[in-house]
Amino acid sequence: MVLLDLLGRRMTLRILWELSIAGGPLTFRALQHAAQTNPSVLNSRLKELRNAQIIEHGGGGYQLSAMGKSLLAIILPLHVWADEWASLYKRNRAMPSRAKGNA
Amino acid sequence: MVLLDLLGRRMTLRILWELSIAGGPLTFRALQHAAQTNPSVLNSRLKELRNAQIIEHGGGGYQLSAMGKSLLAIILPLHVWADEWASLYKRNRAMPSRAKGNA
DNA sequence: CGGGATCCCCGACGATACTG
DNA sequence: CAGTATCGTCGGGGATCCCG
Repeated sequence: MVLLDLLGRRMTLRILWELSIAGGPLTFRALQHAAQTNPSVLNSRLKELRNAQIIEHGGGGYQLSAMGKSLLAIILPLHVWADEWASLYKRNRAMPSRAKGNA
Repeated sequence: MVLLDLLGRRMTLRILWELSIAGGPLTFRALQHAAQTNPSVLNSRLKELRNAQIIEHGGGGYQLSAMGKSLLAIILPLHVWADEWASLYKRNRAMPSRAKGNA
């Protein structure tokens, strides 16, 4: 699924999350700081997300589009599911190596 | 999100999908054929999914666990959303590179 | 401050040969 | 038929520099 290819990328969800809790536009640097990443990756994600019309640029920074918000709403149940699942999952370590920060 | 790290991997959803439509256990080779992949990748995914308890092995092959089914149920809305979104997404990607400003 | 350009590294993937 | 081992390739991601 193309969507997962996008969401699965390194900072995508983090960015959406930061934009979501910010509640308003965030500047490039602000996002970079909030998401703790480097310009190149951030720039890539921003391009992809903007192209996908999940976020918008303008009015003082980046923010979720209407579509982005609706996406977030759908992702939420997934997030909840993942939480319960995570406890089980962690019990038997040996997961894919790519997992760093977020739950 | 760790879950997306798993789902985003190359054949994961495809495997879940094949198992879901099969409705019963599938053998290693059957899966390999259905998902059109090679043994090494298939094996990796199978390990990961089994470890995550999303699929089970036994009784003549691999099949979705209860958890796997519940996951699929949650993924479905996402899939639906992705469908609508996809049309927009593609339209955008199809734009001439020169005038790439969003419409 | 925004964000494109560059360099390097490492892990994921693909193909295939091989064992039980 | 089930699954593992090996090897080369490719692309994403981290860091950094720097111009507009």
